[in-house]
Amino acid sequence: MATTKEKIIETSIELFNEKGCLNTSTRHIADKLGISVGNLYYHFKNKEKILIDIFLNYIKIVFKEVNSINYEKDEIFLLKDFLLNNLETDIKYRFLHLELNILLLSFPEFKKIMEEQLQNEIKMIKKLLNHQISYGYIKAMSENEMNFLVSNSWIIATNNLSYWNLLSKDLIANAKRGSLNMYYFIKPYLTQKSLGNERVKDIEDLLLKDYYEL
Amino acid sequence: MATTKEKIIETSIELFNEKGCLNTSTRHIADKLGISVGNLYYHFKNKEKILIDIFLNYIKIVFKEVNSINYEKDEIFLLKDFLLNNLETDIKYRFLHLELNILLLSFPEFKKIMEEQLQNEIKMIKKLLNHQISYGYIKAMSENEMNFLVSNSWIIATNNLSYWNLLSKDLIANAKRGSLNMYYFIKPYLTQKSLGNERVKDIEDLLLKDYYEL
Amino acid sequence: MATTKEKIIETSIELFNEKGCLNTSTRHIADKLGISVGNLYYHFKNKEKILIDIFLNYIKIVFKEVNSINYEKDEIFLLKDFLLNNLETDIKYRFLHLELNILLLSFPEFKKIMEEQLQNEIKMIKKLLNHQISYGYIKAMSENEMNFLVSNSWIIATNNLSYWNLLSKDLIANAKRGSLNMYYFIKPYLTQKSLGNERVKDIEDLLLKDYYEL
Amino acid sequence: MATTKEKIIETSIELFNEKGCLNTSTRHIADKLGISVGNLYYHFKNKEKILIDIFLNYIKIVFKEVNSINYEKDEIFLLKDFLLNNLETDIKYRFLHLELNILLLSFPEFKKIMEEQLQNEIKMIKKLLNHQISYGYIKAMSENEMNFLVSNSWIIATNNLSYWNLLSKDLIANAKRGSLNMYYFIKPYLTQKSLGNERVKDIEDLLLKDYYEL
DNA sequence: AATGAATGAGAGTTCATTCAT
DNA sequence: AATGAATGAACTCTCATTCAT
Repeated sequence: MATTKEKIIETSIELFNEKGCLNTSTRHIADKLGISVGNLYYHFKNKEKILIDIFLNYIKIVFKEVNSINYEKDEIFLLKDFLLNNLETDIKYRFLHLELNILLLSFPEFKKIMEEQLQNEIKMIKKLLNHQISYGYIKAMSENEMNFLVSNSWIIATNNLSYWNLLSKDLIANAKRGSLNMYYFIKPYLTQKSLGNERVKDIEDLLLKDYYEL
Repeated sequence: MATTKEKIIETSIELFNEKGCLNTSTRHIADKLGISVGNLYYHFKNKEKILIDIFLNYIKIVFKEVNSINYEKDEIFLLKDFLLNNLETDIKYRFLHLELNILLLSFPEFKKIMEEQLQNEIKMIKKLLNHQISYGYIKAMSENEMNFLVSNSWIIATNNLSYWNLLSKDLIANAKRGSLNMYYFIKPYLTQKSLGNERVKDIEDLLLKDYYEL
Repeated sequence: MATTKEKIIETSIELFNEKGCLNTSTRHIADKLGISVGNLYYHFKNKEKILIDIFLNYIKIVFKEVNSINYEKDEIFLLKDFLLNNLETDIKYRFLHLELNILLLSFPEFKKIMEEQLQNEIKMIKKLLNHQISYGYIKAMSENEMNFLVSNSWIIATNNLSYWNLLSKDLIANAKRGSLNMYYFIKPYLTQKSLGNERVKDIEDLLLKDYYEL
Repeated sequence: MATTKEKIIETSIELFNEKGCLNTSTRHIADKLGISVGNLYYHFKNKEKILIDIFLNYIKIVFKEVNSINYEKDEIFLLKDFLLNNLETDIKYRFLHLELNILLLSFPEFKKIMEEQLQNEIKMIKKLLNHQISYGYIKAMSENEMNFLVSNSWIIATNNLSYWNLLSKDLIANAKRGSLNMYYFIKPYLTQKSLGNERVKDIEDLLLKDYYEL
């Protein structure tokens, strides 16, 4: 059974996704949950603290997945991790990316944490890429190329929903389209070893099914 | 000499970029311009109309550039158009992309126009790509690959600033970094003919200068 | 061809009836007429002056009808004047009665004129009643009875539309229902001479036709 | 001790009567009460809800009086109920009638309730009249006559203050004059049994006292 | 006569937040 | 833990009116 604090978080995430964080008042949240505003402020000092709590939850989930990676194994995991594993998480917390800029402008404390988090994510992605390169799944590349591979993959991963939501209302299908964005983006960097891997083909086929429905 | 209406637009753009559209009140705009709120509402029926006007201005500029392309000429223009030409425009109107999601959630009329505009942009990018393919600057590709090349280029073009602004405050440098995002994204699709072209190399060099400063 | 001033009056009357005088801005009027607000204020010092002008027009029409009465003739004219003649006028200027109270509260100069006008109307009605009594169309009565006959007839004449408009949207039918209100109100005071008059019966029949449609 | 909600209602009624509902801002109400506007909106979703609450209060009072009537008793109660009982209530809530039209034009939800309420009042008055007819206090009449007796009595009851307020500032005296309007209006329909009733004479005398002061 | 840009006050409403209970 | 009443600032928008041209 969820605590009130957890319920506030869950309700806030729903409303933030639905109407936008700035368009959601603390009263909205309290009303939807069926608690008083006073109680909400008992659990969270202010609105920004709710946002930060949500963000920390998001980070925890993402890190748990990344930390479960065994860097000793010779395995192509980029697809699993980048394309499928985070799908649910990214949908659930989508407002964090979709509204990123206005959140940064409106909540200074959140901004700080986000900036730190990005640094961590960059390191993570680089580590992942280097591992894949060392095992021959991804082509070797210059540092510049690596840097922009990292930035582009972050940009695509966090913003693809902006694009698809303008073209279709089907959130699940759009999320899968976003995975294809990642897949096709990474494809030119894959080695023959990767492209020959049958799991890779399976994933492309799986994802393409939904795309045809647009 | 700019009209009041034009001045409202310019001031709004500045403030929207600075504080976010939702954090900018009509009074802010009027105050910064030194006019009365009443006068602002004399020129614009409501805040959304200001936003739409800004967006239509943006579209006009983008289309002017695109329409000036001579599709008969055998020329590599992707770099010029995608990477450098729109640089200034994209910086000036950056809030349109950075805050896209909350704008869509808050302004229904704007949303409609944006949806139409995206369809047009997709067509434009496809036309451009096909032209470049036909002249041998870009490798031939399947329809699916094309679709995701288009979507990824849109996503990167419109969202790269989100990324760099988290890492640095230097807006001009960040914009050039964004151009490099586009350059490195497109690079795997370039043919030998493109890569041998000396203008292409020049541009990479030019852009990389600023990047080292991060 | 109507002057601009006359056109402002006519347009104002339409809008005041439609939305209420207080809900109609000077800009509404100017827009509907297709002139500028400045021009409207060139012709009328302020909104109250428009209202007063309308009221003076109304008075002029009402007085013209009353002054055309020949008090020497032995004739039953109450029905003509009270029930049918003013029908059009009262519909056209209906907001003056329907919104009377808020107009009095909002426009002090209008209030003065209205108060004077009521005194005149009271005199008129009394004169009319005395004439009808002297010719045997209406029963003789005490001064008190006369005073309340006068006040009630004014109240019913000016306010009957309030009632019918709550029950039906058919303005013309409602106006005729209002005439029946006047007819049935006055009926108990009619003498046998009146009730035997065939014009009286005709009018009752004529008006009742529409009433059945409610 | 009155709750804040009740105090808002009472203050609103005072101000609406004094200046008109449309001329009274929510800020006026809050200021006069000495509370913040935010608090006012905590208790009422919007201005229309205040108006509706007032109206429902009014209805409740009127119905309580009507429901206390014992329709089994052979009694002349029209005068008591129509002329004297509602006096205070009608004065307290006078703006509801005096400004009826502009309220209907400005507040759509209020309009609905008002339309329903009128239907109920018509039924009530008819029931009352039929009872009085069956006990021989009022003359029998045709259905048409009945319908217009009903409509006229409603019109006079709700609008008589419009008339007297134009002639005198004495609100209490005007309200009594309004009762005389009702009395003299109903008088022609009274039977000998009524007119012989000594309570009826008493009431006429009582009310006429104030009238002489005009 | 007529325009259209401009003003400043004020409208209704919402919001994040506080606090006594 | 929780309530609900309260605050005050800010929001978008409208209005009657003015005035230079």
